Amino acid sequence: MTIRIYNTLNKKKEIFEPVKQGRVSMYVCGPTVYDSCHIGHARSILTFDVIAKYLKAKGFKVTYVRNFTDIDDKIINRANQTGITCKALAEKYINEFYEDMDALNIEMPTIEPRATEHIPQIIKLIEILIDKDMAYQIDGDIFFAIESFKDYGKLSGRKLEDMKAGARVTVDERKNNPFDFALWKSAKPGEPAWDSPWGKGRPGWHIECSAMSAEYLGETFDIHGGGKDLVFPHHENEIAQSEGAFGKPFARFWIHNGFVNINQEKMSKSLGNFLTIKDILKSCYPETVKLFLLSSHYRSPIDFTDKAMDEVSIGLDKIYALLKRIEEKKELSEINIVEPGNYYKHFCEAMDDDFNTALGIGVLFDAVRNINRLLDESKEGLSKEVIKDIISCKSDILKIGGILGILYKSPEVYFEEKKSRGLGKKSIDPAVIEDMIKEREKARKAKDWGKADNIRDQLEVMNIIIEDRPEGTGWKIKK
RNA sequence: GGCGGCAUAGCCAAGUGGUAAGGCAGCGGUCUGCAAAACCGCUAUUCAGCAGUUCGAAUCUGCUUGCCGCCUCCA
Repeated sequence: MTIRIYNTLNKKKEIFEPVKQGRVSMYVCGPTVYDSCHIGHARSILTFDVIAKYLKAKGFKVTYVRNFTDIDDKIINRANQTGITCKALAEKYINEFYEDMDALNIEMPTIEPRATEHIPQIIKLIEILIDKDMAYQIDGDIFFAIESFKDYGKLSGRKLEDMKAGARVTVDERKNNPFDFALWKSAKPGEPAWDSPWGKGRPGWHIECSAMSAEYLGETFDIHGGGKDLVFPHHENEIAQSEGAFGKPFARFWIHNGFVNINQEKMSKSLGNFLTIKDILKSCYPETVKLFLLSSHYRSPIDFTDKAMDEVSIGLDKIYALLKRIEEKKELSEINIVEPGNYYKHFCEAMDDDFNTALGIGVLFDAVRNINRLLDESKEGLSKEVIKDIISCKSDILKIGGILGILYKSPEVYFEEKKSRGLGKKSIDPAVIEDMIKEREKARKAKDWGKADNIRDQLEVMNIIIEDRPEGTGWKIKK
């Protein structure tokens, strides 16, 4: 099966073939650690987490590098404001980042390099560019000369002339071309600085990714990812630096994820509609967030709303309820099938076509419905064939969940956690609910339907839904 | 001004030449004391509009309208 990936570089889907057969090298731009991560970061990280998981599932040995930008203007500004060192600030937000990743159950990349730990590599790369006359020094600053790189603009589809026409940047008069960008910035008093052939200073933003990707993945590698907003100038500049320095193609496939909007508005600090991962996880269950983010194609914009989250949450409940239903049948719990079934194959077909998780989730729900139907149809007992079908189907569901990074909890834990979250929000004591249910059971045995229904109504007002099942009465939080 | 994207049912969302996946909501049915859950059936003769290419288009081309993003730090 071949994988097709939409390559931003050529603006079309292309058949994916790695440089080295059976291996995939992937670099993704990670966060600048000066603040908490928001839902947009979550989408990007999740997109590439799923891509890495899928490639592994297809049998590739994946080397996944995701950096931390731990030195930068924003970090310096924030550190000055809060009165702590840049290093301490970066450390704080890296730790917070890991907490978020943990909460979302996102796998660690193979390597997580930090800019500040790769200063020698960065300096070396800048020296190559200076030797090739692609960079020039003014005072203690080094700039990349974009006119020296003839392919400048090939990723973002910009021409130098067009860019000049629409220039909105404040021009540094010292630069040869207004779009020349800093590779090295001379140190201002009080800023963190490293020794270099050009005096004390620190790296510009773009150069770290060129240096670190070359360090860990080589001069040419397979996939480079990031958010759509990084296409220009960041990724364009990386290409100029790396291809300029090494004279070889840089990343072969460029993958860019779309934005997350909040109630149809672009998320921005000025609008005050910034939602951090931590904020969202206060009201939303982590897997719900993931299922939501994966329910649209990664390149499309997606609109984050409470309503959408509620709807997705109901869908997730449905899947876990099915898993619970299977666990309750002894004859289904003992056999395990490892061979992929048709649902998994269909899922892979969806994923092979530019990682179409939305279509893949459709397959997941098909599988869920199929098992529920088989169980409904065999109330008198399960035939051997049906058992085999169900187990194969369940195995597919879990395999799919494994790639999407969902369905990793036992159904009991899932429903317990959801209950306690829901009750916590409303400060309801579960014992009260249990008592009411017992009361209702008594009424039902006495066929006092009026009283029984009354209790059910009371619970519903409390956002509790009753389910009378053959083995007893259960309850759950609405939504 | 330059570059790019999007428009599919009440809502969300797949589908890039072969006759509209899936989720949520709704309606009818099975089940149930009644519900809930689950399942079955129904719910877009039609894919922003117009014109064109084609045996055939939501899918390709052109135009129109409307929304959005990037061009400044940004996932």
